[in-house]
Amino acid sequence: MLTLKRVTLKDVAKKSGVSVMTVSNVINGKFQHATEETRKRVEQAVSSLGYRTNLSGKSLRLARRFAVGMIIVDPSPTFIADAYTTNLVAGLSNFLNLNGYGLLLQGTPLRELSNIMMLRQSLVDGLCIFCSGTRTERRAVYEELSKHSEPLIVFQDKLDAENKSVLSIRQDDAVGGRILANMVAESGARKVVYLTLAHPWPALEARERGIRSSIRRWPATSLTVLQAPNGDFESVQVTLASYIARHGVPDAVLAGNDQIAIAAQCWLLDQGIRIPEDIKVTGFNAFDFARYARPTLTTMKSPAYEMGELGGREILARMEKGRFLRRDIVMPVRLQRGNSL
Amino acid sequence: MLTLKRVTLKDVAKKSGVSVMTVSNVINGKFQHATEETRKRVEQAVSSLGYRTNLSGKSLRLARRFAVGMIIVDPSPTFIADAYTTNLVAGLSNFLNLNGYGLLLQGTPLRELSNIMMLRQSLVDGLCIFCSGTRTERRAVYEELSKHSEPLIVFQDKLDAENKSVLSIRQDDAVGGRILANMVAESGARKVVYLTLAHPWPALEARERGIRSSIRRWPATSLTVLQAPNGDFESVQVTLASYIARHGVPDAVLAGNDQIAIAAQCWLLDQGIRIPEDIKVTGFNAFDFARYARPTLTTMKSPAYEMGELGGREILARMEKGRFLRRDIVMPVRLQRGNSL
DNA sequence: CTGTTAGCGCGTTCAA
DNA sequence: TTGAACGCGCTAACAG
Repeated sequence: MLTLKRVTLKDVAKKSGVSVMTVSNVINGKFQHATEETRKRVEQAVSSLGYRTNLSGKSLRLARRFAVGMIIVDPSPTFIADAYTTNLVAGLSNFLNLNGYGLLLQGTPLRELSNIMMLRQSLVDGLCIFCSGTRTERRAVYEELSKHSEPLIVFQDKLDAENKSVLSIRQDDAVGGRILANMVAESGARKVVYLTLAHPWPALEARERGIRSSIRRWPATSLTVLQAPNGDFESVQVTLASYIARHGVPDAVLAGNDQIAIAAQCWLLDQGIRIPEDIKVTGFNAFDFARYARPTLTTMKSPAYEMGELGGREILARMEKGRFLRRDIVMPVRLQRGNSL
Repeated sequence: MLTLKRVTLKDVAKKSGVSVMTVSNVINGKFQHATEETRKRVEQAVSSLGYRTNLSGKSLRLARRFAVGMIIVDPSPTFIADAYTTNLVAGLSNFLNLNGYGLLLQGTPLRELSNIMMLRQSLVDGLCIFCSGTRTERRAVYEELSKHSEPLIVFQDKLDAENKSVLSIRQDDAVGGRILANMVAESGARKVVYLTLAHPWPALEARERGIRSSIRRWPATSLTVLQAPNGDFESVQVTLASYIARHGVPDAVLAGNDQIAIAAQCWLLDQGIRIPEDIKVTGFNAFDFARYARPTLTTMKSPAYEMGELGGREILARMEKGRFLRRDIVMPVRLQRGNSL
């Protein structure tokens, strides 16, 4: 096998007849007042030799990795398949890339978290995490990660006030849940179901808290929480079906997210149950595919992409300024009306 | 700002009273036959000091980056929002992570491609690309990337035979298209529409080729290709609606993927057009959310996650063995029957 | 089995 | 304005 030797600064220097440092300076745009002549020669040598800076050397010298890690703690191997995650990661990745940083992406089940490369080795300048699991589990995770030297951003979860080198960025899921529950209760619903997943996600829990706080104020209205064993289509449907078999059709199903809502709608319609006449349904997140539902879903618009971008901005600012300027950022959610309620 | 000095091998060596090399060897599991005694001491020092290996130093010394880059060429900022991409990336990421490599993820519009860090700097050991654009544009991209020293895997596109250091991994979209078109034609459809996106993706083109090759064999059946200006729900619906306004309801809509199919179905049902009685509809990919359609979609199951995993396996093998053992891997697709046909 | 030496590619420091 | 020396943290090669 023929491996071409990599082109280094030294090669460029030799070719252009200047010193290594001059090349480095030209490449990094320092010494603007360098001779136009030498600048040209260097640039020519760079492109004719196909020089690319070796980021290992640069990183070692500068003690910076020019990369941020995003960890998604999720038992599913298709950890990134969820629309929320997808938007969050896209926003984060784009912002970092536009600012000279790479995004290192890794999904992991909780029990493997401590063994992942990003944590065992020092290879990123900052860490972002989007974590599922029980509250206790999540707290332990944040605790562990905040012991590492990298600044940490936690998405979609609230932190205890302790740690100043951790920033949480989340959206107002509780308010969103409250708004939807209020609408449903106002419309006269008595029996209300919150249909969520057995595997705990902090956002789903926050939505539930919001819903509870609303329903509490409607004495004639009762709330039942149903947990689907996992997030796939059939699991959600079976969960709802078996509840209805035992307790009859409720007045409303508040779903933890749009996927759940659509699965519920499909099953209800298949049974000949009418939406919204016989039952109201709401979702959460309002990404494009919420429109795939019939009738169109009443749901909350989540700013996931913007939160990803913001995470990138904040973590780069943190590196520059040495500390987070804030500890907790909460983004608003917005009602998107459909015909399911 | 208080920055703790990073713990290095030297610190561990000092603390445990051995040489730096011994520490390195213990950490890397070399010299299994090292004195149990010293091994213990080193391990204790490592954990008490919280030592983590600095990957910059290691990378520089070994001339390996322990990272693979995945580039997605897509004009949309939410480049990763598509279910196909999502599954591909998840499979790739998981495989790499399990084998000691990181995945660096970046989406970019075509015109920015040449400027991205992954290409300007040397920072990954291998490159994967999932590229949209016209055939000519894509060829130019592969041409450019294959000039870099990193081994390259191209997903979902066929390459010209030239370059031995490039591997393409794709699925049999043409066969999938042909199977669906045959089923539709066999069921008696005369006017058939292929509903796809204006922005070119190689997989959508391959499906179209398969469909054409099928329809050609049915003299009584004609094919029209419709291109939605972009992939969102409404754009697809408007495209179909305006065709039907001019030409009436066709006998079948073959959609480029499931999202398109579902958008079409929603619109058709809203118009009171019955599926499959008045019109047949098919999709492509069959990820979980294909089930959100009513009636359930007849579609092809795509092995995107497995292709991602395979890509990881092949690129790591390439690094080890110095060359790809194959040049082109084609994975089968599988019919998934629903009630839309 | 363990220690010493050397150098990977880069940018800071200091000298010219 | 440019050049030479140095060392970031690590491991291969070799010496002991």
